[in-house]
Amino acid sequence: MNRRESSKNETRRLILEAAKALFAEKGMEESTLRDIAAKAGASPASVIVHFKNKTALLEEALVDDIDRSFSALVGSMPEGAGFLARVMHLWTGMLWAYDRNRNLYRALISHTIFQPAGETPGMSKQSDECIRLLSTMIEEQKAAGVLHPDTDPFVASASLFSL
Amino acid sequence: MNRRESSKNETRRLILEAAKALFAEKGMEESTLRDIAAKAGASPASVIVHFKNKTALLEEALVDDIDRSFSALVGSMPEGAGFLARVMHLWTGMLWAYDRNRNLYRALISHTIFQPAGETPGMSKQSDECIRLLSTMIEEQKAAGVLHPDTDPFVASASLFSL
DNA sequence: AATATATGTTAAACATGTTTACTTAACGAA
DNA sequence: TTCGTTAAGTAAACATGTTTAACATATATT
Repeated sequence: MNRRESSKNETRRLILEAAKALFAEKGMEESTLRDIAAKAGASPASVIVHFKNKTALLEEALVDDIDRSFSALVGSMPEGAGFLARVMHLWTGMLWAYDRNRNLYRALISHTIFQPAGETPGMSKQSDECIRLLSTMIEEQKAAGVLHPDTDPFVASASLFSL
Repeated sequence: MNRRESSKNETRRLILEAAKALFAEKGMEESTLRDIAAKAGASPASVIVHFKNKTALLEEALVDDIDRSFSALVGSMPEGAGFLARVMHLWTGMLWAYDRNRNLYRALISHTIFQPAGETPGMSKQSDECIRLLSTMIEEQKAAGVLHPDTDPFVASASLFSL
């Protein structure tokens, strides 16, 4: 990696870190790009260069949060339990994660609702990954004979996810 | 009515009219408060004085739209038809109204979602009125013996409305 | 009528997300 | 090494919603 590129990544990291801290502390609307930039030791313009706009910055921060929560949930999945219990494990866990930063998630929703999925690539990727996991869980259930073999795993997991 | 008060009402009317025209023509984000004020022959500050903020101005404009649509639907209610047909008459009619200004309604939703109902008094009043109408329709059905007498009209109409 | 008060209105200022034009320094080629 | 190119970074400008302080005049009071 270049000296240029690594320094770029470092500033990006600093900005994202500062944004997470300020967002968590004061919420989205009260956290100014100028505040975030100052805390990261960068300029407001740099924030936009790295993240396109404030909403995208928030998205990135929350995607990280989801990432951590989801990994932890997958790691703590009750192995012996049944299908329903495992789905509920994921479901309630993600609800808790949402609840922990409810205001930030709400801010993201109100800024991205009605927008095409391409505007929130991080979130789209996350939901795809979640649907993929549910898909494989459903396939396992089909193999075990619990679910009907005709069940379309993608449709079924998407339905579960959209709960 | 005072000379002052009537002039105040007139500027308010002019602003609302200008806002409706510009919102319909260019959408919410592209319509500047400065544009609206100029078209109304007033100052940007005056817009805020009369409507508190841009979102409230949009709400007012859309409430007027809903008002007109709803009255027209009530006026064209199929008298001879059954309960279901009449509910569907209202329901599809309001959907058409929504569809006619979908982008404006979406803008209002994204700006007011997660906010307490008190922040959108016009819309709250409208939905109350709609629920009240449905309520009386349900009472009529109960009197005619079509619905079970124990049906709570408020709960039932709120359920219908929230569809 | 003269004066004081209340109120509708606004110009100017402000806050903040975003854009633009420029600077600086790292990188690659000679 | 030297020099032109490229890309990271930013200061300053801009756009726009909102606030503030001041103004002007209709209304109330004497």
